[in-house]
Amino acid sequence: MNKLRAHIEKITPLTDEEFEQIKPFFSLKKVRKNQYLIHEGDEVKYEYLVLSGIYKVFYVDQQGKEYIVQFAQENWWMSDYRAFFKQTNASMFIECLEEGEVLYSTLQSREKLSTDLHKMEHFFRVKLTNGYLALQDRIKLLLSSTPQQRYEEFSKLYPDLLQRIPKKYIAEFLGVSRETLSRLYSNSK
Amino acid sequence: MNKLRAHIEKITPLTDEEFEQIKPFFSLKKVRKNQYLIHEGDEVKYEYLVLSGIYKVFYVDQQGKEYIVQFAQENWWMSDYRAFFKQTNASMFIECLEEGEVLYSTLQSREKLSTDLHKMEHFFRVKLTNGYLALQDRIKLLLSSTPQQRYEEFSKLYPDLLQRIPKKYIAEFLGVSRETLSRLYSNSK
DNA sequence: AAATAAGTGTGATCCAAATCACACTTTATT
DNA sequence: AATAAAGTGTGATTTGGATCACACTTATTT
Repeated sequence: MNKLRAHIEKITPLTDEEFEQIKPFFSLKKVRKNQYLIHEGDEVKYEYLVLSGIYKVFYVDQQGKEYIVQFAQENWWMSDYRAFFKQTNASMFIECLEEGEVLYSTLQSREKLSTDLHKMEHFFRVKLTNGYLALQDRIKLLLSSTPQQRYEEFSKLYPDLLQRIPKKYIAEFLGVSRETLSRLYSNSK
Repeated sequence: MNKLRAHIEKITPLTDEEFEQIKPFFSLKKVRKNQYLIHEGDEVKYEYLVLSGIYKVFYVDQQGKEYIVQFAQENWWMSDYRAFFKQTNASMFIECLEEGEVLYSTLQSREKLSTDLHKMEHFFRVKLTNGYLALQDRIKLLLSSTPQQRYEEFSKLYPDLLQRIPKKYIAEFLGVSRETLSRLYSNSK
């Protein structure tokens, strides 16, 4: 739970009492490779804060093609957020790519923490602000960039992921075919 | 300012005293058609809450092509949010398509209101949550849908905009060429 | 260590949408 | 009301990237 405290305190300092109040709202879970945290169609009870490991948040279209909405690593939050916030069934999957640990928490917890502790409402607001900006940047990239530019941007943002996960997943994240992505780095250097 | 109060109270009720405290952080501005609220390169002092009119938030790539990040109508917030939050220069434009009025407010105001009034921090958190979900839906659409599906989705979400703004802007929002979009509705019905 | 599965590179082909071009229409401007 | 500007539909052409196909490589599994 020390990681949780450090994580929150990157945004707002906490007293010991405050942290004692926050702690019980989170539980720890070990996750093995290939394990699903969320499965399409299921109820989405939790959001997750990644302590370690790598995870992909993705969905599958009618033709069975996969699209990756988000990769998550240490200190990232993840869920099928539409389903989580709107309390509907999942339209996405979360699968573990490298085993690790996560903290999980319910929507009721998030709301209770936000109500009881102004600091936590602040924390979530700041997190959402940053999330919003990241998504907007991604939209701009999807609207106006070539596969080449998308790949370069990805390499800049997540140099470590480039090494650690299969390239085909990167293609699914960038909205480019596996083959096109492969030709990018074989041609260009 | 009544509109502001009603807008906030959709999310959290306010006492008269609270609203008196909030009011001074917002100013009114009338905006004429074709007027710019934000211009690329400029400092971004304000975010805007639309009271009336229609606005487009867009950017221009190296080749001079335009891409629309957001349309804004009554009760929508808009800014070049990366520049606004990170206090950097604008990489986008906001232009008025139909004249109207907006309220504007600074980053300092947003932060002060959030600090002083837990309710306002809550308000902004809820707004950001919804914004986040909307952007994520848009990413999914850009990743996996055909021009046809994008157009249908747009028609469902903004049936009124379809009538009121030039179709070429819709194309710029959907990430599809003007011509392709035009062929969609001339062929399909 | 052998067998199976998952991931990757690369050529050949195809196709949806971009681009180019231009006439027509609607909307601003003077 | 006349002129200019902006927006739109539609054909012809081009093209970037998807798809298909398959060999090779690297991981898992037993």
